[in-house]
Amino acid sequence: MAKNLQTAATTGAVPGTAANAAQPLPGRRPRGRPRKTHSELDEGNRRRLIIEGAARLFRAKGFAAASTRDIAAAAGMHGGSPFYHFESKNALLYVVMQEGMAQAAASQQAALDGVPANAPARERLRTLIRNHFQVLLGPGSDFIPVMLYEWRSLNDGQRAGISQLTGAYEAQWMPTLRALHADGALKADPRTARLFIFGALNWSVQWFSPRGAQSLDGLTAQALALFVGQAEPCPARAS
Amino acid sequence: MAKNLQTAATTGAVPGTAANAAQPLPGRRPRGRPRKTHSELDEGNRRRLIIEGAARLFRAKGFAAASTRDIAAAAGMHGGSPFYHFESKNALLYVVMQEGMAQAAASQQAALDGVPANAPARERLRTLIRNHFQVLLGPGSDFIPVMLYEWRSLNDGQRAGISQLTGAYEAQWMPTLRALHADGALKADPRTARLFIFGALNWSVQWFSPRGAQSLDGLTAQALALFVGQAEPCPARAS
DNA sequence: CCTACCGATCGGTAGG
DNA sequence: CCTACCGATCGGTAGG
Repeated sequence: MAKNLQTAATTGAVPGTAANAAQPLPGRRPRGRPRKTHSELDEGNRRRLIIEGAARLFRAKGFAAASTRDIAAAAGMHGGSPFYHFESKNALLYVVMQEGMAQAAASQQAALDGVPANAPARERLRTLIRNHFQVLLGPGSDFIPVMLYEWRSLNDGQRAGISQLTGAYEAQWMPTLRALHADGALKADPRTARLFIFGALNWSVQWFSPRGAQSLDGLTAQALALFVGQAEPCPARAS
Repeated sequence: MAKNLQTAATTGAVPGTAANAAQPLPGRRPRGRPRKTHSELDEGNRRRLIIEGAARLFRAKGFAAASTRDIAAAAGMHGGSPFYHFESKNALLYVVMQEGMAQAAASQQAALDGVPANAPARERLRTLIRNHFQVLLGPGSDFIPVMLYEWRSLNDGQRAGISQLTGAYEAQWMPTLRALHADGALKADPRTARLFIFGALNWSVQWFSPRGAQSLDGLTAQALALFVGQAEPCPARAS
């Protein structure tokens, strides 16, 4: 009975079928490209509300402890209604992670595109770290924490799907880390360094408070200093 | 009905009451300090099995998704029997975390005691990191991962109790980090550095494989290089 | 520590 | 998307 399935291709679902049936006005003849009906917009909003409520509750209580009834209530719906939009609680978790990663990757790409091609590797790393903090700690960012801490609740196929997204996201860091290693600014092997750096940044969701003293820029500067030290690793003595 | 309560003080329980009642032999008069009866030893072993099974299952499935029946089965018991040893599933989680932290703190203290007082701060940091990896990734180490990833399942009082243990554990790192910062080897502010470093190390439970290429010593060397670089941060030029 | 059980809650579905 | 419901499972308990 679920309308919006996780992967329409695997189910043969015809998109829009249910929505077309909800076109009620008899005296109006649609001309040109059909506009979205009121009910279609509503349904899109409802789906959004479910996803956002799920992200928030999955993060706050964990996947297993957050009930689909909680999520329904957060979206202003009654008990079983989320299953009209998602075939299972697990599929909803997958969508939350997928959307989180898609947004993180898009944000990262946009940030990197803003860095001049001839900028030093350190500047690229600063950009990557700053964007990572933004995605992790910025407003309305429950999606990535859910992805980080509910991995075990995915099944094998879902893990493979998310792995592709995280793999691409992580790969964007490697040229920069290798360049910094070649410079001598990054002292650890780049592959291991990436794992440690991601851990250091990801852990911040456990302790960072937006009302605390630290800004995301300040945090970025501290992380940069910790991992690659000063801009000049060993400045020439001014003697 | 629970025999071993989380905090006897808050319940007025008289320790040992149930155990004394289990002294069955009428023809024997106890002399001097009473020896542990067979059933007491058994009960201790059973309790151990519950705790270890709980740690493993809490880690593998998460606190909410691991059922007390799973845990009972892992300890070779039937359905409701864990509640003879623990007053609630939550109290069991607390004991797991408590034991994990107590062992981590003891291990850390022993490791630090083995470092000469005049050893360089870098050596103390190496010792702390190496021990942290051991506690986190060594054999039979499910307790600390549970503590790291099930914090939200504790109630306020339990959090306060565990916080005291983690606070003491973390405090042991600060003199060393401050010394390295004063030396110029650690470039970030020590308080923030500690948070980043713990994150980097703690995250390793997500990706480390004991059958992988990395040894705990190798991991320690990489982490040390990443955070405080070479032993000599800026070696004098050999010109 | 087992047996048998309780009330509550859960994910999910049928039928409208 | 709601209503009413199902079977399963859960934490926990009584009574022995």
